[in-house]
Amino acid sequence: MTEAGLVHERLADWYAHAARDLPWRRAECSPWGVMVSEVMLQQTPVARVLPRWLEWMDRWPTPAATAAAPAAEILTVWDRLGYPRRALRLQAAAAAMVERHGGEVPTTAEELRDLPGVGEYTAAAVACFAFQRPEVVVDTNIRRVHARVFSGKALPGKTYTAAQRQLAREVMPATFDDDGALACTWNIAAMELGALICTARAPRCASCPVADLCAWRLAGSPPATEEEKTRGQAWAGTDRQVRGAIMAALRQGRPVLQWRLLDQLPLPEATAQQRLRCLESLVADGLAVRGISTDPEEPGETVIALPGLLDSPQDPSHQVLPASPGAQ
DNA sequence: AAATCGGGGAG
DNA sequence: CTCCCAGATTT
Repeated sequence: MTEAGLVHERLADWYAHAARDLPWRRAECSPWGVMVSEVMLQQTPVARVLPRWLEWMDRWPTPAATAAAPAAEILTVWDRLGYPRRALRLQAAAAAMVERHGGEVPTTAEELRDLPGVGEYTAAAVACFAFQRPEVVVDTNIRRVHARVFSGKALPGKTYTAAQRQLAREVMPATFDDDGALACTWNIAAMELGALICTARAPRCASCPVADLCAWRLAGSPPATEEEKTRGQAWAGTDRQVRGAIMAALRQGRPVLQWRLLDQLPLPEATAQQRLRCLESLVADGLAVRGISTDPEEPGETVIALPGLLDSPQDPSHQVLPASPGAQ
């Protein structure tokens, strides 16, 4: 296997001049800013996160501010980043920080891991990038870089295996407990290499600082096996597409009559059964709320809205429907 | 280990 | 058109 020491030096030098200037990487960025960026970046490219992160941090620059925001606004600012449950979990994580951590982002991976929406990757990333702790950070980019540089494979495969986790530990630079700088540089540099050079589709090996050390190149750049390829998730016709269309309609901001909402989805192929099933799942997830219209024009009609929009002083025309699972 | 959960830009 | 992106949670 390729020795890690020289790779550390090469990547650190490369990162020093090639790194993108992202706002959540700046020294003045708060731990909360790092936390917000990591959650937004889960399965979502940097280019699409940037504008949403800037608006979020402008409106809710602290966990306390985020925890106090109406859920409807949280989901509206999240916009079309995808997987909107992430937005609610980020708010729930903010609330947990207010309750259990004095309104501060916890500093250890163990504490971070206990927050809603924070898994192995995000806990390690926040601990490392916000608090300079020498955690082993492994995302999809780093898995791919490790697979190529150290294991000589084209792609790492779909699942994060125990062997890959062990490899990630082994190739970490030696660090002292009181100084995670080396580890942080290694993590962020490997991630950046995967994002800019060692890409999944068409790697730019001509510009790679470790091309001459890469086990995959030295093996002749063999193509990915069928096992290694990640088959893309289907999209057209899925519940995810229908749920997305419902959320897009609700993001317009006003409560909508349920029959009209489901009837006017721009998805001709979706059956009435699927539309209703998806709406139920969104309500179950807390992403939508059902209520009863008190509007004289259509009294008693079922209405749907983003959470927190019903029964407000600004809009007395609708009431929240008391929990009744069978309601339609 | 496998399914589910968004959305859009790049190839 | 297909692929893939700083994953987490549930089954």
